[in-house]
Amino acid sequence: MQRFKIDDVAKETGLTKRTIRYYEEIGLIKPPERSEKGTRLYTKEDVEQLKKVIAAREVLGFSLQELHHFLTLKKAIESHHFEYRNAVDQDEKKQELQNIASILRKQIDMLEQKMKKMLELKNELEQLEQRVQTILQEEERRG
Amino acid sequence: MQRFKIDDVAKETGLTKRTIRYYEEIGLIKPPERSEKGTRLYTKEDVEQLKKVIAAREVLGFSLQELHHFLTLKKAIESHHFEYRNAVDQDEKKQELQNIASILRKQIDMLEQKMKKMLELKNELEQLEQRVQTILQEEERRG
DNA sequence: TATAACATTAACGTTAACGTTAGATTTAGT
DNA sequence: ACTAAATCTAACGTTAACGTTAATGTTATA
Repeated sequence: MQRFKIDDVAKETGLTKRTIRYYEEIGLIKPPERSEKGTRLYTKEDVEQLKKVIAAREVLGFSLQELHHFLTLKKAIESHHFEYRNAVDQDEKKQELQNIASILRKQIDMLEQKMKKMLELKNELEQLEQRVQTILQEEERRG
Repeated sequence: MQRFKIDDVAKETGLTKRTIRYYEEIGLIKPPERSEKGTRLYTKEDVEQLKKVIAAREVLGFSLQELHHFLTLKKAIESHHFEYRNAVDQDEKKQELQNIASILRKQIDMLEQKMKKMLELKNELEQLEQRVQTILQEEERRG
């Protein structure tokens, strides 16, 4: 399979090489493969993962910590097999699952709040736009 | 009319006094009235303005610079009388208005992008929530 | 009227999220 | 095989958005 070096990834994603290494450093992306001599070699999936992170950061305005938190949560759900041997394990798992469920609900509610506020702002901007357009048209008529 | 001192405003908004002064310092909120001896005295409207800023910052994840940019834009539209004396003035005004219109459009498009991405993330979270709920229910049945 | 609980400015400290530079290897092109 | 270009780690620099502290003055209340 094809591997990309960090400069290619940088150009593809628009991030700097420093930023990519930094994201790896803080655990936001998984450390990629290395060549024998230590050069980072990224797969296509690595790049996709990185692009997701960028979208979440840029578009959603999440902090890197929030992103890390979310990614950890997702992995916890996806990787856990939820097997157990005895009653104690079962109880622990249940607690954990309910905890995760609670966090998820909060995040979803937060997103809904954000979207609501965003819609309000959008409406406000559109009203402003309308006003500007009206003024321009009036000038056109008079001009 | 009633005036509030900075500590009241801090308690009302949840910001620290330092933050409120800082927002004034960088021009994000207008400097409030002062008592003869220099104590800041805020009106109800000042507090409302501040709350709007908080919402935009917290909920929309805008940087203070972006907020400043937006507020400046809004003021430019609202305060401008769009009067002119001669053809040169008229041309300048028109340029300015078209510039503002262009910026507004970009911001609106950006908001739409953000909302779209946000919806995708919300769906993703809801799927995860569903999975967790399913697992919990299966345990309930077995348990 | 004293004193505790506020207010002010000024300045230095802190954390996140990188940028920049340095010095040493590695890889790629001729 | 040599040189230019790219990679690595390590470490210090920078900016935004405040926190903290200090030194000083003001307001409220017992």
